[in-house]
Amino acid sequence: MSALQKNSDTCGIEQEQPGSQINPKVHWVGVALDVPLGDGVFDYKSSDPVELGVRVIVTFGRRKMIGVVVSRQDKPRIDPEQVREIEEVLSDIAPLPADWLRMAQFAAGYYQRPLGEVMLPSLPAPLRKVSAYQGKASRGGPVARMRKQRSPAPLPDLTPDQIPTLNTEQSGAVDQIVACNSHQTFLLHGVTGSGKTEVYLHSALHYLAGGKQVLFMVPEINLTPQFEQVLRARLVHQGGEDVLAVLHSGLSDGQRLREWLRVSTGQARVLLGTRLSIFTPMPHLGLIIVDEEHDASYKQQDGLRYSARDLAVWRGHDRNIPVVLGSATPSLESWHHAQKQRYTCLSLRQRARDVTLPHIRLVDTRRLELQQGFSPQLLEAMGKRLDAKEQVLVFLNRRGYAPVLSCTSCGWVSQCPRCTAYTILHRSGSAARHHHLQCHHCGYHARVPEKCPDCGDADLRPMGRGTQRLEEYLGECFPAARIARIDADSTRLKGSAQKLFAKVHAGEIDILVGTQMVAKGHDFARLGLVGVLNADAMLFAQDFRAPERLFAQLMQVAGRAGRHVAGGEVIVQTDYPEQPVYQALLHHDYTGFARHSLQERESVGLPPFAFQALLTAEAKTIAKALSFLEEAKSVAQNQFSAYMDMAVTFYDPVPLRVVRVAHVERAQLLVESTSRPVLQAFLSAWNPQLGPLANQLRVRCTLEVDPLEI
DNA sequence: AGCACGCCGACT
DNA sequence: GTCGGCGTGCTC
Repeated sequence: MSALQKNSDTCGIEQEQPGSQINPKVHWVGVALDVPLGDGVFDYKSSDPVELGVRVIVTFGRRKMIGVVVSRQDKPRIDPEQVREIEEVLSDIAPLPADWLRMAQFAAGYYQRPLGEVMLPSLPAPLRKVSAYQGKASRGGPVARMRKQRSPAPLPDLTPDQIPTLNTEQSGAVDQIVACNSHQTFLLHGVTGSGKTEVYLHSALHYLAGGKQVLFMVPEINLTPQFEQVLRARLVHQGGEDVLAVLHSGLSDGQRLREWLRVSTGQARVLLGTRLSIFTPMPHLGLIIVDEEHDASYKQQDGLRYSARDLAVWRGHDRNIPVVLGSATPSLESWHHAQKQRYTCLSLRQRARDVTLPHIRLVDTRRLELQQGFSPQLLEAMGKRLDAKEQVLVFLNRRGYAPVLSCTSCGWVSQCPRCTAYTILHRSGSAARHHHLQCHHCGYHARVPEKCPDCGDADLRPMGRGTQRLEEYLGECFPAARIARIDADSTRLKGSAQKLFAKVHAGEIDILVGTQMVAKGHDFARLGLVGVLNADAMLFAQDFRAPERLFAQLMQVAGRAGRHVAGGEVIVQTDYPEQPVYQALLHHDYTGFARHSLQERESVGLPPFAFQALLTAEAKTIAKALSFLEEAKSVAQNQFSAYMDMAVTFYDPVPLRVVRVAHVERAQLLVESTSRPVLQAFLSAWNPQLGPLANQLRVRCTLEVDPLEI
């Protein structure tokens, strides 16, 4: 270092001497920038050495950007004349740590995205915006400004909850998790009420006591306040007010930065967050917990399409620490790993608290006359529960008033002008006539026509039912009952979901109508009955994972019943009671369902017995989208035939089920292999060709690795 | 992705 | 005469 210093101190003088060969030492570095080009790393130079993981301000094209230094090299990869100087080295935070860089590199490679597109969006916005550092409002930069801010008012003292004693299964699970001083992935399998949370807490406390940090992931923002209460009450005594940090997409930029800094400096010991929290640097990370690991929310559906659960396992392996995946209905991927002994299965078979499993009843609706979708059995059961002052939950995975408006005389149906989809009838005001049509794909809104646009007939009728219509009908059936609806519409405003749930908890609601939003996490004390309508629609969705998703959802919604009320009941209306998914549900038999499903998947070579990637194309016409995919396929088959011999297989390009959304037509091509490394190697070779080809053919394309929905 | 340059339609 | 439409080309 001192020799280097001396060199650069004197070279200026020496250069002026004629014939001198000594030049100032130039440091060439690779900087990751959030630009969807090539590998996302661009060469820059600096007269001073720059550490890896440091953020820098550079000029790229005509604009200034913040990037992360990811490599140091002897010479640039392009003509040195083209390489520009780093403008400013930011030192307001410590360099991003090596393990963070490794995970970003892995994610970029695995998900086939440029490195900068992985790294920069995962940082809090103020740390990646040039305007936070340069210009009028930048005084001192965002980190300095944050330090000047008054710290938030101390939280009220929480008395710790009664700490429940663990049963033998729970303490056995905790023992295994805390005895593990290297990497191991645990699959904690236990039905609702079996006390997974206590296992998480006891394990977390053990690692905290050892000076470690714990990353605790939950699927959705909705679930963070609940867990936050529990964690705070139980952990504050371990490490003071500062122990807990919370991270999710609902925070403001400033709050997000504050929490990120508290965790990455090691000040906060527990990070509770949604999928994005997997990208937070944690210097003392000792344990990762992924609750409801099967939940699709762990998969990001745009930009970098990563699975936070899979990255959690990778990160745990990389840091050589344990990872706990918990679920009552594990994903078949995780279950399969456990069967193959790659994960350690920890089963909680007893219900920890004084609760019984709800009784499941399948109502065969084939021969029944339904009233607004309700069977007589369900209505009768609801009446009884309401008389007994118990709460009832009606579950229907379809929001709005009716899924389509139709003309009784000519057969016209309400369709979206921008999409190949029906517009959904919604009720916007309390008055029955205040309806409008809405497209759930593009957000298109329209007034309800007074008469049929095709034939002029005035008799337009709503066909089918959504949650709004159920709510209306139940109001007529049970006029004395207090009814609430929880779906994306009724919870659109910030905080309204919390308010609605609070009313249910306070016992101010008798009947709750809801979509899948009500299935997750919430524990309703007086809930005695759950009615499930139109589950068959979920079963016959196009996707091969539909039964798995349906089973998880039904188990979860069933878990809402009878957590506290003895003799809780679930009524599922179906035309196909003999389907394995319903039969397994009847017996609360996850294991049997998983065995059956895995056999089926194996026999037809679907995940987890195969690995998939999905290439989606968007264009003005479906023909263009399809021909791009055909072209991409033949590029693969001609140039990379070696991979075809190594069990990479192609399906045919097909239009998406909803072909057109917002005037854009979409098609997809599925690629599959029985070997993950082979698929990875193939994708790495194929992917660089796709961008230019798409450009040339006027098509937008995205490549998704491990797609959840196909 | 941005951000420019560039070449054709209706407006003070 | 110019303001502005978005086609296409480049960015270490």
